[in-house]
Amino acid sequence: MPVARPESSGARVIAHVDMDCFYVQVEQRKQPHLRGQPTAVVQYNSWKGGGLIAVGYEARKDGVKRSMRGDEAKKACPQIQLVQVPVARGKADLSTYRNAGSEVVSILARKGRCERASIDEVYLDLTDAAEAMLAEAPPESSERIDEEALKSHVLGLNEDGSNLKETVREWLQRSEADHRDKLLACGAFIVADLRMQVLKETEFTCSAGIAHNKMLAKLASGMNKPAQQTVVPFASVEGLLEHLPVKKMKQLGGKLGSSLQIDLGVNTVGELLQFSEDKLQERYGVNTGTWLWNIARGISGEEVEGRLLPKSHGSGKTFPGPQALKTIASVEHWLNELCEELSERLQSDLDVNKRIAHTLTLHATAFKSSDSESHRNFPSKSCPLRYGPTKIKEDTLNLFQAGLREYIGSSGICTHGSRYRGWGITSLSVSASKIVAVPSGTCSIMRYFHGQDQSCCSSEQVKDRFPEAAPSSPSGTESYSGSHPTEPPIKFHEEARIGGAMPIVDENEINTEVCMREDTCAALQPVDGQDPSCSSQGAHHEFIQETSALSSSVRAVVLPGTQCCTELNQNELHMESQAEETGTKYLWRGTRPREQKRKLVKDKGSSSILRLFQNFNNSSSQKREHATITDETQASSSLNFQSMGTFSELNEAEVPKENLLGMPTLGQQDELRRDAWDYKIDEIDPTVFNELPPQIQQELRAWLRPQKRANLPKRGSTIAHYFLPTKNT
DNA sequence: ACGGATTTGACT
DNA sequence: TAGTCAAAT
Repeated sequence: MPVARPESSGARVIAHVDMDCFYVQVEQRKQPHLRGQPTAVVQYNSWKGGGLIAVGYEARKDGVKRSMRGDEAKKACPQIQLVQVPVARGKADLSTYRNAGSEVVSILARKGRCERASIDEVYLDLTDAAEAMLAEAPPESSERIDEEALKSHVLGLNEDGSNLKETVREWLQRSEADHRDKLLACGAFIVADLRMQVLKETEFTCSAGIAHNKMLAKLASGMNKPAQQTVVPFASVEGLLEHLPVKKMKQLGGKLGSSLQIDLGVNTVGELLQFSEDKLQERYGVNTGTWLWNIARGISGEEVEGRLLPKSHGSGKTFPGPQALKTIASVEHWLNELCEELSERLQSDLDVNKRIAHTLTLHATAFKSSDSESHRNFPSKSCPLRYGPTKIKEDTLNLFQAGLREYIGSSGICTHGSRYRGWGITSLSVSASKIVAVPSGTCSIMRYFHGQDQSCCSSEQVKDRFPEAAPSSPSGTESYSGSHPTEPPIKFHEEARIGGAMPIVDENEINTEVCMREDTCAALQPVDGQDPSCSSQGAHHEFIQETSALSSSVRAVVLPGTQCCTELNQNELHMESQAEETGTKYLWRGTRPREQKRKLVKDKGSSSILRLFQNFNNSSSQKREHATITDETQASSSLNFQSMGTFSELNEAEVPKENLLGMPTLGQQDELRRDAWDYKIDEIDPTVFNELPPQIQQELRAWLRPQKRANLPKRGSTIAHYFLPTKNT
């Protein structure tokens, strides 16, 4: 259900950029001989020619549509070139398109806040850039306006096919032009420029809409395709919406839109105007009601989120009709395939973006032939996510079996001997969510331990030290006591294994600050016993509880004087640069970086960080301690694209191509590594503490001391200093 | 017996 | 919170 957002005060400049038949373009770039030819992208060629998922414009002329079968498309357009989606592990592999999408995003993010809305769409908030442009080079004054920029369609101005350039020029140069219009015009220039850069650097064309809010921008981007852009001046909003079918509006393409038509007899957005807010709320609830009332008037306060990376990763496949899976073995097989893909992508995300996912979820759809009663769905199940393909597979299978039992319930059906007993699985998907940036410090601590001097750690290193590392709760959002008493502290057990090569610690290099965070924890395998999740058949509930309970550990962070991985989010970076460049304080609109706070609490004994700090040389001892740490940092997470630039360069220079493509080489590495790391975190000897630089020792003592540090350390604390990087550090 | 495969966001 | 549902591409 859509939800109403308050409209922000000033006029914004929002753009929606939409790639034209994106998958087709990606394939045409790969195979240039397809350019200009009627082309469509199809998956699963086997049945009826496969299903089309993207259709090029040449083919659309012949009436070829998405969701046609390959055979139908051939009928409609005999010369059509059907390109198959890459297949990996027996399923469609969309990674080439994802990567291509990232290329585009990294370009579009150059001006203003950028939100990746889907694999081939972004929203941009260009308010600041447009205002800046207006301040120094008003559109009507600039003599040599980029020719391309003049080709915008402007609703209410040149819809009738009159020549674009001249009408736009006139529009811009009208002295009485509304300030808002001029802002939009600037936005249109910027977008035209960005689109040109995209074309130049990626060979992809895109279309765009420029308006005062997301909803209108989105609407506009689809009005003139391909490779064109459309501006929605404030004055033409009413006319635009008046005759627009409700179903065309985002969020109204489904049941809600149907309800408007059927229940209210409303077919155009204009017709919605006659209903009072109360009426709409009464019918659809307060939130949706207000939202409807607003969009009827072209009002939509949704912010453009500064987010360039996806919030979750998933891998799934359907098994329609006869292909339904009917044995545990076949389900396991496919789950394994899905998990491998997911694991690879998670690993890539860690390598490239330094992010860790915290939750693993399994979705399935199923049918049971018997027991017609209660057409219940197969329940989704989730658990803490543990990294590594093997772990993910194990956990996923357990989730599935838990779900299956629940699904089958007390009905006569059972899974006897994993044989078919009247159920079938028609779709499976595994996904990873609650993804947060890993603290930049983790790479420093690696460097500390290894005496290496590379500028950033790779996930290999992270994984080496925290082979089973997986957080039990999203970092950066934890709160504890003090001002936010709602969330319980996180407990840290220390089954996490670490180990490996001996650290070559160069004391001279330790001009670092040290601190601890919760955040990435380890879900672990009990050292002595077997992994609780291994018991394939049985005790699933116990397993899940067990996993949750154990899935924590501690992470130590050594912060170098010079940060290697910048961890500012986009907003902050923009604020900084804006302030520098223009000297203005508050050009920024929308979400402000929140004040960061942190908390640390200790349970008993000294923290495992101490032990972590040394180990490496010997193994032994069976100590165990528990520390509890929480922190609440918003901004310290999210490594965004500003720094992506850095990464790209770095990648191209020194990282194997696979990484650039977001596909790290896995495989045997993984298994080898597994054997290599045999030490346990419990075996770390605290004496190393004394070898730490005094400053670090002091900080550590302070931080490890239980008590309520009810208030964040403000100043004088090097740790606090670090964790408040946004301002004045 | 399906348009797949993904992703996001709201509600409970 | 976990799980469900709607919607979009």
